[in-house]
Amino acid sequence: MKHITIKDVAKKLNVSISTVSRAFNDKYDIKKETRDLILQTAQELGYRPNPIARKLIQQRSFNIGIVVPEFENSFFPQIMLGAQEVLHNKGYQVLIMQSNYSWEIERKNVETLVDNMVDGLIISLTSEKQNNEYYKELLKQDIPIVFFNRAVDEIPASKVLFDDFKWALFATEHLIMQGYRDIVHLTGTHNLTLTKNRLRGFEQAHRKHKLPPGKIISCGFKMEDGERIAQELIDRNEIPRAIFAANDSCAIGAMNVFKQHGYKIPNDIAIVGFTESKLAKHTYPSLTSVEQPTRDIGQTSANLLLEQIENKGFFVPQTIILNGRLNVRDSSIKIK
Amino acid sequence: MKHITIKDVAKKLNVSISTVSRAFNDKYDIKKETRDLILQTAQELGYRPNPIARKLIQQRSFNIGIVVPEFENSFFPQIMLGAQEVLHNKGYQVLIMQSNYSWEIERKNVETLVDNMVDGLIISLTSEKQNNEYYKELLKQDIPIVFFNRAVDEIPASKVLFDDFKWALFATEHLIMQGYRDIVHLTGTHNLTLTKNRLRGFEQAHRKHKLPPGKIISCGFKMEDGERIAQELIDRNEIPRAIFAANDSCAIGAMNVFKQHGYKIPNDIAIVGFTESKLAKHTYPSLTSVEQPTRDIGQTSANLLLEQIENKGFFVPQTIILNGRLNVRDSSIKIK
DNA sequence: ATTTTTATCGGAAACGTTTCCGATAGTTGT
DNA sequence: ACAACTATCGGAAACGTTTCCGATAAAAAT
Repeated sequence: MKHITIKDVAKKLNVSISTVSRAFNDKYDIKKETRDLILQTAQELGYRPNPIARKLIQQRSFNIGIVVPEFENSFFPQIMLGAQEVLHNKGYQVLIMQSNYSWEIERKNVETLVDNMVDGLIISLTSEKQNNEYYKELLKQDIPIVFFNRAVDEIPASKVLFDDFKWALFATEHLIMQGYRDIVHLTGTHNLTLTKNRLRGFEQAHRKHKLPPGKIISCGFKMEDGERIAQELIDRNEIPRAIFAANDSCAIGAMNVFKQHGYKIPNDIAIVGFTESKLAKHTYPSLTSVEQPTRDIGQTSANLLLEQIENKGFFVPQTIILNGRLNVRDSSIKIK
Repeated sequence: MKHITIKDVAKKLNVSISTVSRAFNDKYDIKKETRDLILQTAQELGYRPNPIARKLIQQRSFNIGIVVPEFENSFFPQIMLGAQEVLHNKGYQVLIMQSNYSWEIERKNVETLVDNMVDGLIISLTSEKQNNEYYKELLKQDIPIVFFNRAVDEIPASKVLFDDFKWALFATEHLIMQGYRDIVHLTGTHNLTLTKNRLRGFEQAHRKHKLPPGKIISCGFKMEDGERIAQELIDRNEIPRAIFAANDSCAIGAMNVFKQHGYKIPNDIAIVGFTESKLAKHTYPSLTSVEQPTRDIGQTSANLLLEQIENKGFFVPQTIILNGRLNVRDSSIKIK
């Protein structure tokens, strides 16, 4: 069973292919009756315009590409849901690829997406260096891109970000106001802007409350990282009174190890996480965490991208910073 | 800055476009030196063959489409990781779309993927009815598809499935052997084969151990479903001794409500879930659950699809059923 | 009644490739 | 030395559309 092409329906009705094409696209230049006739017989024959051919000549696809590092943690999935919502409404389809935290794969992802002539890209960077030149090149070629979550100043594109500094400050302040001192910060992956900002927030909170600087331990974003650090702290008998972790996975990893060793949360050690994960509500005790407006991030990114697509050429990059929320739970309740 | 096409590099070297094309594709019919020269100058010019045009004529894309209902629960993401692994190795790129549990969106997803000329599709059905005719049509057009997780007999395609019956039986048996009686089954979404199979397993376990049939409550797959049912049971004061839920979300929802009302897990109520979610390890108490071999499902699906692509035309659909594991945790430990 | 406009359509080029067919020149065999 | 082959390349059709340009006939204007 071969593909049914525009020629088949043209032949069937003894009209030219231009006319059939017009039936599908033009608003004028075609009689209403012939249009209806064509549309109807096309339907009967099961004809669908081949978008590959269409792309080739129109140079646009009504497809949007999204590239994220992973989607195991419901953070990115929720963002994608938000983006998909507004994109679908505008008639765009969403193609998703995951880079697996590898910048090489990310590069390949973006390349295939571009090769498939997506009209725009929404990207969360895996590396803050490796592909920068490539992205600059893409932007020069006038391909609309908006970055979210992770971005670099160096790349002149639209971004939607989270105020990591502010919310890290709030989170730390929360611990301080609950009466905790001797707070340790477990940082995220090294060299990431977002890591640095959370760290800055942590430090600022101490300064603001005239406390001596808190201890900083380089950790990482994975659960194993948190487990490892907790174990080290126990081994060295350097148990802090409270922990502010750069994300939830790391916080939960640490919490588990501490619990296994008989420490009570929060009575012995209070813990606050970051980037509300699905787990936070269900751990024991439940984990206090900063929640990012995931759906909003997705929607805002999508809207920014659409704007950019429509005003191609003379669009000035914007950076939008969104607000979050601190979900206070059992892991950091007040000291008695 | 315009796209650089094959013509540009042909002109630059005073060769024909056929020769350039051959440089990129043929193994013979071209002198080694010219090939190297062409490849090199192509590189310098920044030329990349336009896959859209290539698709148009070759009718293949080296892209594979995956359609899943969602990816918030790490079940599908892990499967996709597995699939991506083997597909990347074979030079395929993976395009992902989410149907959001809507068969209309699923339909649109598949259509755009097909329109984009993916070489094959990996799909987890959202509805067991609505799109059946459409899928049959696609198969008639010789488009390779493999279904996983959810599938229907009616569609003659390859499938990789889980033995829901067997593992529901094991899970129930586990509760029985731990000494629990008066076990209630919270079923999944109505009418799904997978729901029926888990139910059958639950019943079979009772028969096998010569117990009176267990109580069955129609529930659903979401956390709210579990919460609702638990609340109802409490209101009616019909507290069971143990629960086998059709999935983890539902199990956790119920567990939370019971806990809030002062019931102890497992001392008052034991609980077993299904389809190991990331949460299971971290709830309090940790949740016993049947783990599906997610990565394996992805890999197997991909391999099946590749086989099918290579033997297009004379390929007989296979159904592969994979094995799981029962992760015993605190929520179902032995009665004292 | 003749000219001008309008509505509707067909022809053909274009998008960027691949691939079949044939041309040319050099190489081998007899 | 002549036929037959081989290696290497160019020309052109094809993939399935869109779109520009022009053609035709009917409608409107003069």
